[in-house]
Amino acid sequence: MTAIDLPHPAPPGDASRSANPSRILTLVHHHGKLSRAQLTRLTGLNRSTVSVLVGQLAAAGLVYEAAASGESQVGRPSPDVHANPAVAALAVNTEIDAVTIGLVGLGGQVLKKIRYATERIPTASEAVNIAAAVIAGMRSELEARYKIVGLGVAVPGLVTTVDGMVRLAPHLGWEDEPLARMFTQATGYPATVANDASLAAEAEMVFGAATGLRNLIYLNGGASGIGGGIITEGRLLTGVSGYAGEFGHTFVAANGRRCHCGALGCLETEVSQAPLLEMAGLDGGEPGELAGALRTAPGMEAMAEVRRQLGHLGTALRNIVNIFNPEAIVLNGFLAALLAAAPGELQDNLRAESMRGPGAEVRLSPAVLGSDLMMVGAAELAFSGLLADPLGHAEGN
Amino acid sequence: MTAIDLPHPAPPGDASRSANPSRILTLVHHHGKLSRAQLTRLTGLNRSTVSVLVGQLAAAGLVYEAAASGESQVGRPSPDVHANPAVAALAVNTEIDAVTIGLVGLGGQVLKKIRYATERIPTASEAVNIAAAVIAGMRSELEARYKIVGLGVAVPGLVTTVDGMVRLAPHLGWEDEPLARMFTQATGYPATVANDASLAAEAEMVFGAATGLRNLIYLNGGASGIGGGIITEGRLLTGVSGYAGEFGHTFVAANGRRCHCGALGCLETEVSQAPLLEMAGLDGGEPGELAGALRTAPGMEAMAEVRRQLGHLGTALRNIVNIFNPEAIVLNGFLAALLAAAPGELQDNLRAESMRGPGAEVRLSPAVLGSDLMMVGAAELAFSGLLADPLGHAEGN
DNA sequence: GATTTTTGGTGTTTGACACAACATATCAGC
DNA sequence: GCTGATATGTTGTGTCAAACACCAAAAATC
Repeated sequence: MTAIDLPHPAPPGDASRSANPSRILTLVHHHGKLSRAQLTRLTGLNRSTVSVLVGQLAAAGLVYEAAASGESQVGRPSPDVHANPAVAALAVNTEIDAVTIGLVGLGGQVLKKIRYATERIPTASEAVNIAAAVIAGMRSELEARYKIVGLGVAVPGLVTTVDGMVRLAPHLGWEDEPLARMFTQATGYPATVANDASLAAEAEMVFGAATGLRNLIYLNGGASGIGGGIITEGRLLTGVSGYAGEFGHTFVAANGRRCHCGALGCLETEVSQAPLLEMAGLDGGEPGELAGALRTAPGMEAMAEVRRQLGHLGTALRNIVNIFNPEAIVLNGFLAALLAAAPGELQDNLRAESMRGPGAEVRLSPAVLGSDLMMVGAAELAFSGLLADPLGHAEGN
Repeated sequence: MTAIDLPHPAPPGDASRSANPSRILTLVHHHGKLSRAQLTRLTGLNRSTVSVLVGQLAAAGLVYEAAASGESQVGRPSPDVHANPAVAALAVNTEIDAVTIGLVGLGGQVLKKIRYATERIPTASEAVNIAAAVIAGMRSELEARYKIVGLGVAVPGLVTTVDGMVRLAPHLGWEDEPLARMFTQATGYPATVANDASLAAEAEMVFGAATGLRNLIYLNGGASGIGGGIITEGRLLTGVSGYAGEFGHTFVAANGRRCHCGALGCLETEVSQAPLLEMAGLDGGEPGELAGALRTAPGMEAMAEVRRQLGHLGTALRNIVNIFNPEAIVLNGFLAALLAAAPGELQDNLRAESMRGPGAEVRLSPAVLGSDLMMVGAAELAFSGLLADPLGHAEGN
């Protein structure tokens, strides 16, 4: 026989590269600011090591130091290390009725956000052109005042993140679009593409409702269906090709309604926004209003529909809890409204239906990042290269 | 004196400890033997570094070198590095009708296996006592010929692995048993406990049907239900408390049958072994026979039942594929028999029902490790400490 | 103003690893 | 059988990240 098959052809030469600058910058980015003393404790590194690393990051322009904030105590005060928001990422969110372009600084602050509404569902090229035009308009300012590390794109569909291909985005009608390449060519910035719900999950973990948690599920309910993101051990679960997290097609009902995906009884055919809006007497409108409108809607019909949908949602959540044993499930969009419309009901259902161990521990909470969510998530995608290797990256460009 | 300089003031959160000895030993352990040249390629390290590391591992008695195997080629031959099977782990598998104790050498070879059948379902203490007695019987041999690194225990239930508590094992009737502590006290070896299906998943990834894959789902069908293990990015997904993977309680049918877990329509109430055995005219018997017996069973009844169960199993698999986007799903126990009884059907169902991207890529395969599976898996648990830090660990004891 | 407490900065040491030069073992061709 | 090509093991040196020990600085307390 020939020699043993080599499962991995050959990993890139340098495997054990120093991860500590990355850890420092990531901590500062996620917390906004952090004193050197806090960094020392959080990383477990030596004070002097932290000193050196912060110095390097400051020299690279990624962080700056400022006097300690109010909070005074015995001992020499420790200056705060701030993420430098002039190091920024462009973020693009593509939806069925709009393309939103944003600028997000290191530290997670949304510096600019421009929503460009479209009259009809944009094609991939149209979305790219809109974003490129908006970015071109900002260009002189971007070049003068910011250091742009890249561009992150959120797409509601199946995305192969490594090569930036949108395999299928059913609600946009896109199929096999090389979106990352298109964005890179149109804007000149290195672009990365990922599923919108995955990015939202990361954003909520880093800056939102699940700050500090390492095992969570994010579920979003939008006009076009239900998507999800999975975070385990603090990392986004992508699956082999980056398609993981399609919770909208979990089986929850045996009534024979066929989903656009081809299967029967999918969560997103049973639990959807349209009937809720109708019951509540709204059309479109603000996402925040829905919960209140449902609670005060006249007659029993609205509540019955809420209950029906909560039942199916509960089934999906039961599966999730039994399979993932997460710390929290974060709900957004109309799913958050469902949660708010009947407080406690979902949590009670879940306790009753899921297995004792995991069911008792999970926390249900609404998303908190609101309209900045996708900007922060997409920017995080663009930041990821910088965060993984801050110094190499900083010199490289 | 006050304030003596503490060598390690803070718990040394030394994340960036050298991981390379671990990588080398893990590779050798998983492959059995590997030449130094192969190790150089696989790790991407320098030849000289590999030389030093292998030397250290050999000095610690974890590996040994032997002349290259047959295969000759141009150039100086590279000696094979073998995992030393004298470094071994004890493995215990607790089932409703037996306790199995095994000895597994580094490299994954099962050196001994003793199945102790019980007349009734053992309590936790009984299981511990049985295992401890068997181990006591081997003790002199173990001490003379092996270096035992620890003891791994597989339990069919919810296990908090960090503290070794069995929270709930419904089929064994165990609840809140501090099993790791009990085993450690009874045997003197450091014991670690985990869910059986999780361990099986790891074993199949490392030595079995999914060698080299990094994203897979393992599903086992046994007399007492359906359990699963999840591996993503080459790592076992445990959830916050280690309860993840309870696929048996996925919702698959709305016919109102209540599961022992309290919910309705669980996979394991719809898809179960007993009716299949009955249709096939077997009782208990060898796991291998079932598939053949089902195919040759007289009348249409057996096939109808197979079809019914395949339908429900397909629904669960559809969820899995949409949620995880795995490379492979490995089926064991009677689920493997179902797969074999109607070749292709499950795969076709899956293609039709799951979303286009992930559905096309997934591979369904039966488990291959057979009766050694749980021994290898449980031993892997005991080896994990050694593999994570081979040199520190080797000196420590 | 002295003491205590906590932190930052500097120089030295350690250890892991790469790199280069050299030694060695096999095959292929003559 | 000798010779060169090739792949590998071995040894010595250089580099870099990070720990460590010591000193200086800056509050808060006495």
